[in-house]
Amino acid sequence: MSYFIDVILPIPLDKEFTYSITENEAIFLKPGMRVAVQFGKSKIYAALVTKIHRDPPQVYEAKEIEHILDESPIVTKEQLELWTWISKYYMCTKGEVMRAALPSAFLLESETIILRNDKISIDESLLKDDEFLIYEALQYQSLLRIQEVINIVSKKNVLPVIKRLIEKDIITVQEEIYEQYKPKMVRYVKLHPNYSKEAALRPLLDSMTRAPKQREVLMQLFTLQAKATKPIKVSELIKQSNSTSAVIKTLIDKEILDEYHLQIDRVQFQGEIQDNFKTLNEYQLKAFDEINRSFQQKRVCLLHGVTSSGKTEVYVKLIEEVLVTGRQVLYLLPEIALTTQLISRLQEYFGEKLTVYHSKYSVNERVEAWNNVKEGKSKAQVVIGARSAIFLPFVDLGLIIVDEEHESSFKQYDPAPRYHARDTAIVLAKMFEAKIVLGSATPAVETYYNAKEGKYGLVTLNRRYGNVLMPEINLVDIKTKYRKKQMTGHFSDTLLEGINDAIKEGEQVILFQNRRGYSPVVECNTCGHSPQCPNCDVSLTFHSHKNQLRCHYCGYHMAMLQQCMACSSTELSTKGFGTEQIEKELIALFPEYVVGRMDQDTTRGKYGYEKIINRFEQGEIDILVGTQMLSKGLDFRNVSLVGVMNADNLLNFPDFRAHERSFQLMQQVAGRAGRTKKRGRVLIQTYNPFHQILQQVSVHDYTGMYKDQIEERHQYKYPPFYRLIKITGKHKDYNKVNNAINWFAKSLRNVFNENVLGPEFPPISRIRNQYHKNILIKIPQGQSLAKTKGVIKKMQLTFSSIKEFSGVRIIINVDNY
DNA sequence: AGCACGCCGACT
DNA sequence: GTCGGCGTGCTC
Repeated sequence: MSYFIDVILPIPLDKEFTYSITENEAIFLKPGMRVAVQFGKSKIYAALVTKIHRDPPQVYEAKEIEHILDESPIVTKEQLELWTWISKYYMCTKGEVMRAALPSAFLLESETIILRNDKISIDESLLKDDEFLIYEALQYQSLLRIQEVINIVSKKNVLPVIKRLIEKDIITVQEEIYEQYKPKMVRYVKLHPNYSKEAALRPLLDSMTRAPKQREVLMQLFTLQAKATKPIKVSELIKQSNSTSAVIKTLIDKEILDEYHLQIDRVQFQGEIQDNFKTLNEYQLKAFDEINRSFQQKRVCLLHGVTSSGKTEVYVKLIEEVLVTGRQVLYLLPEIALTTQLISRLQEYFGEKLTVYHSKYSVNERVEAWNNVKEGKSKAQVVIGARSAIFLPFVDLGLIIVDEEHESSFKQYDPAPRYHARDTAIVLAKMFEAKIVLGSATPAVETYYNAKEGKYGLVTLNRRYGNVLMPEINLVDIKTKYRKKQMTGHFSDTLLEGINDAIKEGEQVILFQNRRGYSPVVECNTCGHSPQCPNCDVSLTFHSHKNQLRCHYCGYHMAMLQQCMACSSTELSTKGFGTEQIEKELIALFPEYVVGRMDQDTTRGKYGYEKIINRFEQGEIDILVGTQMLSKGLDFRNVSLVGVMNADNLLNFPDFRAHERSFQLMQQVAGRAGRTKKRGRVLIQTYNPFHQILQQVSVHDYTGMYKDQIEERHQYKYPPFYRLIKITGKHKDYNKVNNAINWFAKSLRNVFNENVLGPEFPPISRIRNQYHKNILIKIPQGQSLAKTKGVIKKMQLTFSSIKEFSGVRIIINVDNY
């Protein structure tokens, strides 16, 4: 009798695959367990079982599985259900979801290793040069990896050589798979059972007079044992007795000590739980009650609370409520807000019940978090994490909090699945009958619309904690300032005075310069030429600290030019300005102040970010210059002035959300000012002070902004009234993408008529030597999403069967905003 | 996605 | 004449 399983493979194929298993395996296996399977000629993958059945495939012979990888399912039924939803809604494969969802340690992939065949003797003179090189290498090493072979023969296609050697029986190959996760084991020692009796102990100690080192270790062991009954770590014993591991080893070899290992968790809470809970003020309390009331009717509730209104405390209170019921809580945050600041604050509240799930944690730490959540351990009852935390194997989720709900980083852009964590979280909440709070000072227009329409509950918190006033926001017209010659570099006199005043008062300043992308471009003063990236359609930007020109899209870099590539003129100047230049200007203007810079360049490395923030918190830095990352979740007590260097490049972004985004960003940045008693001040430099959005920012008019935006969205058919799907074609041949995407757009237009926009080349049409061209599909409210996606899928199928377009990669991005 | 198979240009 | 380029098609 034959048994079969259907599995998901972590590859972008829109199919499940069937493998054959034995009866015993069929009894043991359950959906959600992993099996190692061979796929294609040589690859071995970890595949996830979805179904165990007895229907043999009709048109092919199912392969057997290699072996079973898990004792029990690592993925729950609910997760599989969520994966299916994501793959359908975001039009990607389950394999792609699997890739994103599982910690990489669960995704083993095989690696080919090359072994020498000892059984035959070889006439070396019959070997070709490259064959000999490999043969020779194998005389010294028992095994080689593909990468090593590539280095040895110094060419990249080594498969033919390997094949020839296999044919000559000189080598054999094997697929090596490895589990990446290793539980952390700690070595402990205890006295060997031989000496457990007093009587045996005495002669031992006497016999050790000639080994003082060993004796000392033993004495120390007794001291430690006396102090507490807990196991004694080898490392601690070495430290306490001032000994070495060699001494310990001798003792173990002599069977005086006995070693043993215990598995421990890598991430352990250290520190103390403080239960000096801030009590909620009356407004927070009211918000808390209102949220609970809203939960009786609706699953989703939007908490619209101005910056610094104490939303976190409200969340904490809501979480506490769920914790006593024993259910789990997920707290989602945008990646960049996951700073130690907020984590340590929450740790003070929840102590060892809090687990952090974060890309900066190692694969092993992630596996541990995963297991703890799956087993419903109390130490993982509250999980805080960035978007990928929605993939954890919750067993009984009671509440989800999506903080900074408007943040665009909740949407994954590059590799599929291109999911939005906020929207996916809502689906997840529904599966568990859980409640969900979306919190923001500046909610996304769609979210606010849903709340206004009654789909979500809406709770407002418009008082800052401690009744601190909202910062005063002033717009500085730099057009006039330039005309009147009141600018020094990129600084208006108003901003300079503000900086001076603040620091004289012993306060700190944050200066905000929008994104790195606007860094300086090198331009030739003679011919106007500026160096371009060879792989992308962009100008290279200048980074002075390394004296390099860099491309932000592909990472291409070269040394700064001494002369123009076009006309050889040596007169090169840098145009545009980024954080680096602002920093330089500041140092020149205020040599006595300490200036810090925070952007992707200065925050590399695991703790680069924390380092700068700490220095700023400690007051070591007077002025901090930075990009968007400054706007998120940071809480600096002593900042009284925030300056926005140039608001215009935000506003002029060619996107239907540019205005909304600008408002959100400026509002968030402004929120960094004056979080204590003193009223903070914000200066926004702009060429266009009468811009509607800037006016609304200056008076904190979210509702006004919302009304204008929703009006515009309605008029121009954008979300939330219309759904969007973006289709991108990619290929290295310009004409090929052009023709292919034009065909695609034409076919789509046959069905959806005027709701197909484009096709259009994006402003940067070539990235990493690939040309891009986009189509945008708008889906009106009455039109079925599922059917629309079905049409697109079918069309994609037809598309891929057209020879002329082969090789053009199609990327579908649902809700691409 | 990988990987093998198969057909055409630049080198020994 | 081979080596190695990448277009094409398949994977249970």
